[in-house]
Order: sequence, then C-alpha cells, then structure tokens
Amino acid sequence: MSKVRVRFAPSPTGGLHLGGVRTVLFNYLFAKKHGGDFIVRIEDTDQTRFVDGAEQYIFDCLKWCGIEPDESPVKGGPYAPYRQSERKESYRKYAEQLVKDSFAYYAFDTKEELEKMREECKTAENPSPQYDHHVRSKMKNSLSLTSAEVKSLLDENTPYVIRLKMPENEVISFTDMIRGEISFETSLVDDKVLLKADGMPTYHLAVVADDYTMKITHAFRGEEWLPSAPVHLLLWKYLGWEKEMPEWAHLPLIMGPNGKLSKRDGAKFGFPVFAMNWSDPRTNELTEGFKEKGFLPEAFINLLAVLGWNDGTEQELYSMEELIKHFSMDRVHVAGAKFDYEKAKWFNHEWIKKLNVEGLRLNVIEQLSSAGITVADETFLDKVIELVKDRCTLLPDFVQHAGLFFKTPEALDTEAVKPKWNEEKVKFFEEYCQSLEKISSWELLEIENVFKSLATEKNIKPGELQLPLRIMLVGGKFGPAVFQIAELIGKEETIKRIKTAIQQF
RNA sequence: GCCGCGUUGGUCAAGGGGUUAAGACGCCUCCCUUUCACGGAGGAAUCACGGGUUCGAAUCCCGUACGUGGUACCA
Repeated sequence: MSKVRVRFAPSPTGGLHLGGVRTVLFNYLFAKKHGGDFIVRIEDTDQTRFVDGAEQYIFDCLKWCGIEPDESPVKGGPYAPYRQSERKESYRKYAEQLVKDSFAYYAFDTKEELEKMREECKTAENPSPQYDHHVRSKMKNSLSLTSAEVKSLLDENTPYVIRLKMPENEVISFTDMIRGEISFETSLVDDKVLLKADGMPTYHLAVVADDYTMKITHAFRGEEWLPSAPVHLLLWKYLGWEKEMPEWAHLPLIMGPNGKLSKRDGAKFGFPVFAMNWSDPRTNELTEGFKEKGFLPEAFINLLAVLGWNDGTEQELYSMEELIKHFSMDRVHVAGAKFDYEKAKWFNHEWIKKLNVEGLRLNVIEQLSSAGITVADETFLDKVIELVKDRCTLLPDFVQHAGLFFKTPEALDTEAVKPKWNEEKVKFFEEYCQSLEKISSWELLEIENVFKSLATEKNIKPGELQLPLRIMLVGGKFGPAVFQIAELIGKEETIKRIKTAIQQF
C-alpha cells in the first residue's frame, strides 16, 4: 500500500465550527496513526463567499488545537500550490478533456433561462426540478445545438459552463469506510456544473482533480457530501483515474439542539460553536470561540474526538497521543451526535484537574492579568494553582478562586454572617489577631491550633467561627480550607483582612 | 415531492442472535467537608413502531413512523 495521504480542505468563508474541527481531527488522527501525511488545502473557488482573514484564522485554530499540517499553503510542499484559486488553469484542462470524451458538455443557459426552466417544470410532486436528462435536450447546450451553433457562440465569447453528462440508467455504488455499501441511481442525479462561467471549478471537479494530483489515499468529509458522491465517483472513472481513487469515509454530522449545528445555535443557547473567536470583517459580528470561553485545547480535542467515536473501552479521557494510538475509522459511529455543552464543560474540568501546574500556569497568568491582577511570584502562584484547580471548570474560574490570594476581596458577603454576629465574636477575632501576631512560625497547624484553643477558651463552637473567618478572608462562601488560605496569604495580610472585615459586620 | 443516511435512557454511548442491556454527562438521595468543590456510596431513566425469520431478536429481513442531509454557476 502506498503511503497514507489525507487532506482537510476548508473553504475560507469565515469561522471554523465544531464539525469542521472534528473533520480535521479525524483526518489528522488517521494520517498520523498510519505514519502518513496530513495536508491542508484551501478551497477558495467561490469568490463571492471568500472572507478576508478567514484562511489565516483557520491555521490559527489548527495551531491552537495542536494540529500541524505536513503540507499547506503556508508551509508549502511537493504539490504546491495548495490554494485552488492558484491552480485555476489546470481544472479547465480536465473539464475540456471530459467534453472531448463526451462525458461533459458546454451549457450556455443564462441565469434567467435556468430560472424559467425551473419555474415551468415545477409541480407539486417535483418542487425543485433539476438540470438533468429530462430537460437537457431542451436547453441551450452543446448537446442540443449543432456544432456550428456551438462554435459561433464560443467565438462570440458567450459565457458558458461545463456540465457533467449523467448517464441514464446506471447504478453507482461504493464502499464507505464507516457505512459500508452505498448505491445511487444515476437517473436521479442532475448534470452538475463542473466549471463555472468565471473559469473556476466547482467543488466537484476541484476535489477530484486535487485529490488525484496530490495523491490522496483516503478522503474523509462530512456526511452532507454523501449525495454528491456519485458525481465524484463518475469523475474518477471518466478522467481515467479509477485505479487511484481514494477510499471514502463520510463522517456523521454534529447536531445542535435542533438540526445541524449552526452558528446561531451558539448565540441562542449560550455556548461556543467555533474553535476560536471569529469576527466577520463584513458585519463586525463576533462569534465566540471555545478558546476564549476558557477551554483548554486538550479538552476541546478530547471532547470532539469522542463525539461520534469510541474505542470500545470505558476510557473517555484521551491526549492527542493516545487518540492517535487508539483511533480507527471503523469505530466511528454512523448516526449524527447532538452536542452537549454540559458534557463539554465536564471534559474541560477533567483536563484542568489532569494537567500539572506547568501546563496551567500560562493560562492562569493570562486570566489573572485580564482581571487586573499581576503575578509577581511564580512559585507562589504554583502553590495557589495546585490548591484551587480542582474547583475550576473553565479557565476564567481561576480569577475567582486564585484571585483572592493576590488581592483583598472588594466586597464581603456580610449577609451570610450578620444574623449570628455578636459582641463575643468580635472579641474573639480581636484576640485571635493578637495571638496571630505572636505566632513564631506561620504554619497551617499553628494557625489552626491557636484558633481552636481560643474558641474552646471562649466556649464558642469552632464551627460558628469558621464561616465568618472565611468571609473575612475570601469574601464569600467558596474556596479551599480557610487555614490553608491564611497560611498562603501570610500573617500580615490575614490580620489585615480580619480587622477590616470586623468593621463591616 | 424525490433521493441518500440514520434511530439503544434527557444527552454521548457499549453491546451485532441467549447479558440482571456496560460506562460517562446531567438530575436526585446519602456520606465526607460546619464554605464551595473534589472524592465516595446509592437511585430514577433506554433498545421508535408493526410484521416476519428463529427454540430464542436490542441484535438478522421487510414495512411504517420519525429525524437528518442533499436536491445551486455554495462548499
């Protein structure tokens, strides 16, 4: 078997959503598992939908996810160029070849004529008539016109497209790596445009030509492409490349709460659908990304991998390395999977717990600094991270849980204390401060022992006093053990926080 | 409408002729903790429906329903 070569071919029309990232991921995992090449090629054939900056955005997302292409427009490679707009001329050659071999034909119909045909053929049973064998003889094309008429139209530079001539009564079938045998009747498929009037190929011609010239061995794409598979199969055959045709796998769709996951679902249900923030330069509309929402790339990749794939064991947490080792296309589920944001957050929580301090440090510093907290002492920060990471689900949670070690709380939840607050307790805390001043070594046990023995002496239950102390130090009902906090923030800060808090109760 | 693909708890899913039908998320109860989490122990909840084949069907076959995708000079 020749070396595995697999490609991801995004269209730079803005944003990279969950389904897109999962398609890349499965391509990448398959390539790496078999020691092959992972190629990124850009399908920028539709000038009207092309968005500035979208291509760079795609590569930024891949980089964040930890996916490095072996060949791409930015990296180059032996089959350059990797942008379809830069390969424009080669596609025409293949299209003309097909016309010459009578597998395709020129069509001169204008937009208005096409609309007219669709309008006239429209019935209740057939709401969307196709340009197919039923109508092609009635349209303006090189099949219905004489060769002289065609020649003169061509000479006059009449705009035209090249369409594939679908055979009438054939059954086309192929084996999908995920779904098995699939077949189609050609009479039901329309004559797809291969080369547009502007000289650009459509997706159909472009994928086949590019997959062939770039020696792609396995073609994986979303399930939405399944209906056009017969077109591609036929092109491989008509172009004479049947022996080199890649193996196919059509990946299941990722669904939103209702239907195929869309950008709108994110806004509507409050979860990100793109890998990273994307702001559309034309509308300035911002679509939130998983990165900015506070997801770790490890968690993002992990949750995507197990959405529609399972290795048959009970394992759910996988690093990229483990995924490469365990992944296999035949264990990809056939049905579409609904995206569950709650579970997505669980994965991030698990990865925050799983990662060590080094893996978290940079992210935490970034979170804190965006909240206006600068970290001076990194070894101190490391202790804090170790102490609080179990309670953080999303990265911004570190602001609440780690922030209190760097900054005196601004507002105290006094309501939690006031009802049971009295003179005795005020006295207790004043004396506790005095005792703390005298502590020789500022250690957890000391701080706690002084607290407990003073409470016994005053005949107050320690439990009655712990909540107030927590509010004093933290500001609210959250965070690690109180005495651990006291130990970490130090004697001076602890006493200061207690004293200022007493004033407020 | 037509064509393709699908259907195991609310969600992700294992299981592919004989199982008490795994596991995870979420939800509920309890324990731990006099905070919030983490952790631990339990619980509720599932084979879309109808026919076949078979001693036996979640599993194989056929229908139906439902879902979803396609039906563009978009990808």
